[in-house]
Amino acid sequence: METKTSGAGVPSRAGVPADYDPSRFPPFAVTVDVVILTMSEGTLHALLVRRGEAPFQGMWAIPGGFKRPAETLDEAAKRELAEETGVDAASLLTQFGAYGDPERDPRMNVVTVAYLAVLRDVGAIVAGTDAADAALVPVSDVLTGTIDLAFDHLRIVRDAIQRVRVELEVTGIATAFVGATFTLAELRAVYEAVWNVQLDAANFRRSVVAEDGWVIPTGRRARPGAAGGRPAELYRAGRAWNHGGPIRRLPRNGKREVQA
Amino acid sequence: METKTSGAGVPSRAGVPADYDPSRFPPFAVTVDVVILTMSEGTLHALLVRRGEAPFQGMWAIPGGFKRPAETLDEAAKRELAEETGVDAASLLTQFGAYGDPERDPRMNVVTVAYLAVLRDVGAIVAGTDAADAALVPVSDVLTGTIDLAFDHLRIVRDAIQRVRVELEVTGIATAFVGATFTLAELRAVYEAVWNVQLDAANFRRSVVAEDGWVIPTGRRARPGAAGGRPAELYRAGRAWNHGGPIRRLPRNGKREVQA
DNA sequence: AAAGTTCTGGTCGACAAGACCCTAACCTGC
DNA sequence: GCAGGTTAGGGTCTTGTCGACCAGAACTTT
Repeated sequence: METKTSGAGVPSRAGVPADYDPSRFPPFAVTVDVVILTMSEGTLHALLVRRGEAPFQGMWAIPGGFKRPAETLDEAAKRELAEETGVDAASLLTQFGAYGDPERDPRMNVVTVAYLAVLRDVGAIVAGTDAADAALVPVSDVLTGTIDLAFDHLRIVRDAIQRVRVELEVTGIATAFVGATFTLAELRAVYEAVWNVQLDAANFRRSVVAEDGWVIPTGRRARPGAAGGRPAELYRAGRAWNHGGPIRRLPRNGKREVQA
Repeated sequence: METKTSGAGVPSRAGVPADYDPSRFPPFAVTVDVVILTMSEGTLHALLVRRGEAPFQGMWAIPGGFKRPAETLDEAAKRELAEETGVDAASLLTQFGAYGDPERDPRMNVVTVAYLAVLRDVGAIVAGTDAADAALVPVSDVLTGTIDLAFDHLRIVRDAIQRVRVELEVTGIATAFVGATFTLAELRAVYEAVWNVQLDAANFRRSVVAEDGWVIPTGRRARPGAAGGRPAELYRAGRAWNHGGPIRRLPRNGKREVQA
């Protein structure tokens, strides 16, 4: 709520402090940070930028910037993503947290809203920009502390990983990691890398193709890798990738639902 | 991130706008709103307050207020909850979203961070305060539009409901709805009301008591209701209520996990 | 041609979840 | 005190899902 119920300066209830006067609100800076995740070399990577100014000069950080007064938070995140990568992919942007500890920025009071973006390999994009101040780093290096980040960005990245693991289960975000067409092995690698699990290839195939609207065979086949092997079928994402995955809370038939 | 990599006023990359100067950031008001949910008369209710001032004077709204510069967002939410209900229950406070559309408050640019709080029946607390400006209303009345809310609070409540449904599955938030001791029928009613489903009493019992650390029998029995019936055992919440419920993503044995 | 690698389909068993039954323990009303 | 109603608690059976494992297909390199 924006103002409490009583007049300004008057305690609204017994024992509680007086309201703030809405015309004299405490000002904050509001920023939007975007954790950009992608698969690279079979593991999960994040796009980080190197800070050119104090504080935390020279350290790695999540890309982000100030929210502008005329835009929504989602628009600000979309703009920041486009500025960093050139990718216009609003559908893959998910807000997952707000951070406002008083001492998180030593200069001033900053509240930041964090977004998660999942892209297919952005290696070429990153290489195209100034390679000195943007790089893909394995998230494991961030989580273990091998690379340490500016501000409270470690906490934000941790929360982002947590979120993408949940998203992977309840939405079809997995296809965002792979290209327009993909093999089931590629898709399975996404689940295995994000969840850090080992999945049986045959069972995975069955689960995915059984759920209809998820993957659509293209009829074409992928070229086998250097090691040879039978060529895999190429699939593309279906239309049901945002309606919940093969692993769901409710039973398949939905018989437990009573109304709406 | 708080500042981009390049110097102020200098485009950081080809084709992207110049950075904002961090010393001339656009100021925002930051508020914290708390959606307080509770079970009342077998259905899900929310605590709303009636606005005493313009804009939206006289309409229902979520309780909330300005974040203070020296407190964290979590502390601000905890303070707002205490001011409204007198309850000190930080463990049940969950942040679930930030809202910053430019036109969401007609007076000024306000970014609000929304929290979800789950309490056992607060009817007595609400009655103790000025009943004219705070009330428990069924969430169904809010969602159907029977009661309409100030600002974008309808959207916030909708998101809160969405969130509590997920929380109910992955955490032990269900016990927050009931008292310190409870019958399994009471607990089951929480799931049924929040998820809007019908659960078999026998199967529910088995699932809950099989998972250890969830409910602990007290040995005592509840008094049957007015209609009679066999008296139910009283349970209290175990210690595992925040480690994931009987319904989980990973199989019980956790055999699929490979490392950590 | 042989061996290796990967994909794809099949089968089997373990286990969880739901449907449905019956009994136990209390109430109210007569 | 007894009959009938109501709710709790326990048992069983069926069904479906998921993982483990095996075998064949299709391609590679040597």
